[in-house]
Amino acid sequence: MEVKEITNRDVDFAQWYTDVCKKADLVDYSSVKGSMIIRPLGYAIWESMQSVLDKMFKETGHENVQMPMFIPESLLNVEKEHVEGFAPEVAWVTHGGSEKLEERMCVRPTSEVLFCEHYKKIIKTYRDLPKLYNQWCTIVRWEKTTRPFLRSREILWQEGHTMHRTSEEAMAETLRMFNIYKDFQENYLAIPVITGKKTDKEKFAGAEVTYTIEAMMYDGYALQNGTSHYFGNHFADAFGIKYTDSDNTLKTPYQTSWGVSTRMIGALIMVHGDDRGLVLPPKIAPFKTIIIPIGDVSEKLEELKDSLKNHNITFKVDDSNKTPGFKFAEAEVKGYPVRIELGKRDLEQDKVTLVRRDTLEKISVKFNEVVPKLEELLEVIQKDMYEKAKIRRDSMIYDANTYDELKEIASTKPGFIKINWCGDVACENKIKEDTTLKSRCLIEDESVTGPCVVCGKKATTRLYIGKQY
RNA sequence: CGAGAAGUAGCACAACUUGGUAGUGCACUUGGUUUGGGACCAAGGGGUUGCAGGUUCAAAUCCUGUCUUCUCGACCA
Repeated sequence: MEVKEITNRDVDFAQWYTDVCKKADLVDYSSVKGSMIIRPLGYAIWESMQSVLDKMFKETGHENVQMPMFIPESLLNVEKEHVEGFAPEVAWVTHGGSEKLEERMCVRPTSEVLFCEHYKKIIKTYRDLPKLYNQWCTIVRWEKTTRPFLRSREILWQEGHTMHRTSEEAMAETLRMFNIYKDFQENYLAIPVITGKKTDKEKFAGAEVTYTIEAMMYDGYALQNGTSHYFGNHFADAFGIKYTDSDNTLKTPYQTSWGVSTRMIGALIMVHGDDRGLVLPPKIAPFKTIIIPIGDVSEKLEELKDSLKNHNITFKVDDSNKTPGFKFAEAEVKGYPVRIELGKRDLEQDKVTLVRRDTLEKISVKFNEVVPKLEELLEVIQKDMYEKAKIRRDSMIYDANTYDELKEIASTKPGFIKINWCGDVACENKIKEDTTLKSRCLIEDESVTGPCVVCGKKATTRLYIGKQY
């Protein structure tokens, strides 16, 4: 039984994605292109992600702050590479009320310069370091093509900005947050990720090193799902941020920034979703289960609700007067990891039916075994979803040893391709021109032997390439 | 930003070609009967046809502009 009105995933993936976003009530469009309304379920998923990440950030010593939304043009212009990277896609405020502003201001596309301006004021001595700040906020980037969660003009995200005494410490921070993102996506979102450094061409405007978290969607396209940057002292130099070290000399601090956004919701949909809609991994699902009463079962319903509450299992109850079939379909679209069919016919035999969202398997258990079985299922589902995604991802990673092979794979098989690369941006550009594939990240745990697949010169690194959203 | 398609009730669509009182199904509301895979009966409510201008006695319909959505490119930490 197919869910009505959701396009088949294998027929038209793009349309399927849009359908799931709408039918699962995650988002709605507003009257401004690329500014989406995140509806209760979508926002609850974000809150769930937020609460896990925020805890991880705080456990590693970070503090939350809130920076201004506006950046005066002169401030944005302080760091050259940064402004060149972002100027083409910022939104400008030119008027305050009816008065034209003396200096126009952009709506923050990211907050490096705001943090730098502030850090310049508050960092005086090595005792002020490190500064480990994070903010949860929205930013604006005037993208030309927009899609719900994947690319919007107004982006809900988190951005960490830190300052350190030494480059080693800053690099360690860059990697620490990178690993937190990786851990979060694999263990909570059940998304197997591919991680590594960005090439110089693809790194963040102003960064010395950018580490990226790349995930492969069901259709083989890549989604950049988080980045962690090491800035060295590029920004600190540009802003004149200095501190007095313990040897009484002036030194420049080292900086990082790192961020993830609601794009991760898009990844959840495109990695785990199916023809019936959303499939949420238990650890991130705002509600772990939904109870669907069938017939008059109010007494047992209250008992079950109490039991779930006592075990801190979040749940919803669908006690509308829709038919069971309607409720089942609805629960499936919205991705509840397990649904509990609490029906009077089962209850006559002291039974309850549990249904896994990921496999749609129906499991009959005794009433008083619902909670332990549910707890067990939630763990199994979390693990199985990760494994299933990993198997699919691994089956769509290819090696290309020659340029012809690369082009052949690129035109026939969706997914990532591993190649030998000399490190020259010209080769990177040629690949993109010929195949539309872009560098995902460097592969650091594989030894490199042989020539660059593009130019034939000696390869210096292994590289993942793929199509991206 | 370029090429293409579309915008009529919450959703899917009809009426547009050939200008003349905006309709159907689902959804929604109320009452009742129901309930194990998208119920049934009865009675209701909901629209200045995306927005702005133009042509006309008269515009959902013709013309212009604009906004939004979708597809493919370009752009994109």
